[in-house]
Amino acid sequence: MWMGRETGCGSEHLIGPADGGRVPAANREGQASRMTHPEAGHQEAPPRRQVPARRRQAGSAIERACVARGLKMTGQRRVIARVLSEALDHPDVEEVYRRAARLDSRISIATVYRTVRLLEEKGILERRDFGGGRARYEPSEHGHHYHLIDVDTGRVIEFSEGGQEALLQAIAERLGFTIVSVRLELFGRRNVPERDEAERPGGNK
Amino acid sequence: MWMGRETGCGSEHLIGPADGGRVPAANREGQASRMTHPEAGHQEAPPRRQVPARRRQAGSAIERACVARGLKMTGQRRVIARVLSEALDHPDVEEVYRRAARLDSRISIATVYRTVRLLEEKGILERRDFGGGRARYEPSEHGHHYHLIDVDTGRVIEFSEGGQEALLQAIAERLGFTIVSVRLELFGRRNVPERDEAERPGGNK
DNA sequence: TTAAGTGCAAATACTTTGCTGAATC
DNA sequence: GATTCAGCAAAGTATTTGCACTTAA
Repeated sequence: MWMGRETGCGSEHLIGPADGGRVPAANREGQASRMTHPEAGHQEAPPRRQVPARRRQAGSAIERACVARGLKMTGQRRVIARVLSEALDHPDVEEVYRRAARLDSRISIATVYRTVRLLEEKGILERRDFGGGRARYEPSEHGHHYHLIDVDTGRVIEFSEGGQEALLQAIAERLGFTIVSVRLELFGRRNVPERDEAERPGGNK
Repeated sequence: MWMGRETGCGSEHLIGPADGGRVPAANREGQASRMTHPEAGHQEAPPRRQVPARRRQAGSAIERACVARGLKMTGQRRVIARVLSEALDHPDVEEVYRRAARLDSRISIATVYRTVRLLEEKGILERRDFGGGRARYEPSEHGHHYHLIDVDTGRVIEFSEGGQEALLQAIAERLGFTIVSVRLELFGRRNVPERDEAERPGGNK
């Protein structure tokens, strides 16, 4: 009982920075194997399956969530909300800023940081850390799921696993805790069934 | 099939910074619920159950691992290795530095950063991120295990779950990947069976 | 109108690095 | 004795914040 949803670029050529991304110093993540491309290949607005025009008038899903929580909706927030609602990947702040600025240049990075933080506090967004030193965000409403990160390309694949929930809850229970949230990330390497290995993208040195 | 090993302070009073810790700005972590105390309460050398004197002469476990890998052993590295070998918690760089400096004041924070990074690359240490913006380290040889973080106190409890491994491997397999490493962290709240709740340490606002 | 949001730039916090002197193998 | 390492301070990168101005409700 599982279901995978790919969130990086649809294809395999996700190596490049895809934009003037920073990489120098803070090029570390959280696992033993260094991940060279923290979710390279961005994917913003749905390729062609945009939200029906009618629903657009009511704003993005996240915008509605903001309104529901009584947040003041400024133009900037509306744009940021839309960018995040339409994102199929897990953009970092810099990327959210880039996409938002494309829609409305009156937005500053500081506002993106502030907004994203506010939305996280309100439970509308969830912060993720797939290494690379930058925080990434995704709408909470995406439902519970976990991530599989391709250590060679940085691509992130989401998956959910029904049985897991209960098991984890049981473990926490035994330790005397109630789970507030779960972070399950698999860092893996793509299997190469056809040709034999030894020719991997990021090759382990 | 599970086994829990508590790694934070043994007791419950782990609120204080335990030392001149920084807290201001970078006070964010990775989950919806804000964790106010990123593993507060440090625990360095084993309270009283120190490594037998004989084994000490051969250096700490980590030192031996370094030698085995042909690393040049300087006094600083030896001290840092010892601090990490004897740590029962997951100290961040600043904390490793503090403990190391206590044993040998000729150590600079830059060296700690360099050493810790080197050891991670060599597979001797593993970097962890429990939120709070600082990387934490623990010896790889501690074996595979996961973490349960108390969102109220920041205490970290390690646990392992045999069945898990196979299941995760199966999931990765279905997605066409081979697992390189796993990150499973449960963020939870301690159950209060006796008195009713509403009076929690960090209280949610 | 008024509290809340925004831009900008400066400030923080964590981490890396260039360079020179020092220590290891 | 050559190569690698350490210290120091400066540079980077990610994120937050003070302040004056703007805007939503």
